[in-house]
Amino acid sequence: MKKNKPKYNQIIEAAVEVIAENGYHASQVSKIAKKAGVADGTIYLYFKNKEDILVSLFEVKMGQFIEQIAQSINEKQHVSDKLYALIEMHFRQFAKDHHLAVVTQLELRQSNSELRWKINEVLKPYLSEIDLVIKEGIDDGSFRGDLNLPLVRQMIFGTLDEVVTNWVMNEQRYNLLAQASAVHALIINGLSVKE
Amino acid sequence: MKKNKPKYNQIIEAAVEVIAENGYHASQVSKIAKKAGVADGTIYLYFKNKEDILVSLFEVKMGQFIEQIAQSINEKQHVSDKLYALIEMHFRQFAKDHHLAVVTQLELRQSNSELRWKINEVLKPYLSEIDLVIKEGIDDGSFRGDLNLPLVRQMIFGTLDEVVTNWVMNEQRYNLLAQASAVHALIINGLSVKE
Amino acid sequence: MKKNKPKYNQIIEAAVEVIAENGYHASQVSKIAKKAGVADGTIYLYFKNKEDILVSLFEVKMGQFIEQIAQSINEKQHVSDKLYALIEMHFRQFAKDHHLAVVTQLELRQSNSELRWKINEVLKPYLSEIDLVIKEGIDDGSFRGDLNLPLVRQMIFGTLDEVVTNWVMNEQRYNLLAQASAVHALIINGLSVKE
Amino acid sequence: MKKNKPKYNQIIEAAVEVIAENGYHASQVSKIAKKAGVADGTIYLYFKNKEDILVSLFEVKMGQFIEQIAQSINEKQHVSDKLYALIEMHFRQFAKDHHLAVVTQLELRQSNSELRWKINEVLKPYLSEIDLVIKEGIDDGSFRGDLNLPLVRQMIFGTLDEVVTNWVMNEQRYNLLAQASAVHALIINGLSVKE
DNA sequence: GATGAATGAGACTTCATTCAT
DNA sequence: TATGAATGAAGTCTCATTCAT
Repeated sequence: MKKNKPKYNQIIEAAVEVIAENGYHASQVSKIAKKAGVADGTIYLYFKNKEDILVSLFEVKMGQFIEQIAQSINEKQHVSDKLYALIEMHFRQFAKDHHLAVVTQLELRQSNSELRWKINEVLKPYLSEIDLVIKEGIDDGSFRGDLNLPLVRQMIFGTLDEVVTNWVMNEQRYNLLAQASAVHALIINGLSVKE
Repeated sequence: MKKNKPKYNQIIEAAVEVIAENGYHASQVSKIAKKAGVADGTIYLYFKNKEDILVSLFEVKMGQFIEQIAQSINEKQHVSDKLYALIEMHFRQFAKDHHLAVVTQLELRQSNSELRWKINEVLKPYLSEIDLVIKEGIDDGSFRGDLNLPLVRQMIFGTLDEVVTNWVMNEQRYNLLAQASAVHALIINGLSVKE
Repeated sequence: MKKNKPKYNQIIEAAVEVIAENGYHASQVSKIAKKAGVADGTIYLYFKNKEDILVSLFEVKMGQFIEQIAQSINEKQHVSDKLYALIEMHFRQFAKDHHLAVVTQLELRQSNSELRWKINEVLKPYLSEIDLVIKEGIDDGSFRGDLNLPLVRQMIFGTLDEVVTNWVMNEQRYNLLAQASAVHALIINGLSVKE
Repeated sequence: MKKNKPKYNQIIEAAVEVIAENGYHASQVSKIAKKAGVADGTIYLYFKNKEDILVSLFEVKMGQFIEQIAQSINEKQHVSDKLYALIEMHFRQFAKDHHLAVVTQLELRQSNSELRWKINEVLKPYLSEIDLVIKEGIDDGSFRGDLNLPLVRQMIFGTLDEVVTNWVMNEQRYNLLAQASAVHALIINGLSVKE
């Protein structure tokens, strides 16, 4: 399997660095090859084309990302803790890997619609994780029974995504992780005053 | 003032249509000129360069967009109604103008970082509108006093943006406007069960 | 006759200034029109096209230039003095009008071959003046009888032209006029030691 | 080193031909590529941009040109013979390569000021060769001691340049080489009658 | 005569991908 | 496997000229 070959990962890592440093449009295949220490042509022994590098990059990185989150969720008993774990790990991973944060929040969004469709596919398992938490909360009575599942998922993902993007666009000048509990409270309680 | 000249608006409208139909990267200046019914060179009498068309497009359309929302908010007395008006008008306007929805939610995000910075500038008045509503809610006791203003703004905007993007990516197959009240409830109450 | 109309000369003078200040390739018709204080279209009431402005500019300016030299020559009796007058007036006029020097020595040479042919036509009366002096010198025994007329003319014109071009390219940092007598000596006597 | 690669020279030669045949402004990169038998993009593996082709062309060709002249001068003992060799080789080389003559005397002068500055740099070694001959003549008493070196250089170069340009503009209808001895005599003796 | 908004042809350069070695 | 020289399609913008007013 190609993915075990060292050059495959070399190229993926090189792509993340090159895109984070140069931006999406200035990241030519030749630049990625150079950073990876291989010839331009070698790229095409491991990837179908440039888009395939990007999709693979997203697959690999997001696979790990989601894996971490799923694991973190599974360690918790209560739904509220699970939701917190999800938020915390989402932030924690981007806080730890600034390159990845820049690439996923800013640069990869400059890709064309076709690539963004594939990226959405990669995100599906993450969205399913979110769904599981919501469903569990509804089932055990922690969350209201009348919640519209896709909508809640969109609220949660949209919020996390926007918070991370803001952090990235502000050049990561503040502590992203410190926001986790406030975001958690907001999602659980909304804006209104509780009795 | 240039903006009163008919060709200026002709070109803006043509750009929205061309980008919505062909996608960002396949929208050559010559295509926009043709759709607008002017010569290629005429574009450059009204816009500095291609990017300037896109920024201007966003400025004009978002200016109207925000204006509509602000007006709608001002007609309401209570904060909860204002927030609802904001959500409803956000959805209503994209539901009414599918071309614009595609352009703002998908195509314009493919632009380079410089353009995205300018787009962010255009969005600022909208974010200020959101802030005003939140502040009012806090002041009159409708919302909790310990809310983190930027975070709440990010939650609201992130949620609306994600909901609209999902609707666009699903080819607008369902009624976006119908989601307004559920989204409103979610933002006000969060996920938890109220006493 | 067009040439008596004030705008004709306004445009010529504007062209000299614009070309001297901006260089040949950055001298758009619109820039010349603006400097002349007329509308772009007005240019075409007085000149057939852009090339016609340049040729006319050269005709007018060189006509005056040659006229001055011819007059100066005619005031002299002896051939050697006539040659000196020619050299001196050639230098004097460029020294007096730096704009014109830049335009004729540098900028107008960037024109295409067709225009340069026409410019050569304009120069012919000047070359004839040179010829007259040489012929007179041969006839009265001041100059050798075996001189090849076109060659001598080319030497004289080539030398003057190169001296002026060097002065212009050195940003006119030295006194061009002061070179006249040395140039005159060089042309009359050559390099060799006289007995 | 790039200059040893065959395509480098192929492109240079093609450029000389294309410019000589079509004129400077009608010499598109695509035309040069076609004549050189390479793809358009290949040009940019060997040259930074179009101007770089022209500068390199001039460097290579003038390098050889000057080399030939320097060699020819060195074979002579007496200063007068050296000056003759310089003139003779100057003419001989252009007479042998009509394309090059057209390109250097007419077409390359249409380039913008920046390029012409670079061209002047390339010419400097040639001007130095001329200087050496003049100095030697002054030192050994063949030439007058009061000669102004830069002025003499300008006279010699200006004369040769003008003679060649005239020959080119007359479509090379006469024997350029045959002029060498008359030009030599003119430079050495000037116009005056020697005792 | 005078205006100036509109026209539209034309070319340099980049970069993803290939293929002979 | 690995290389990297070569390919060639494709698009933005300028500016001389026109013509309706």
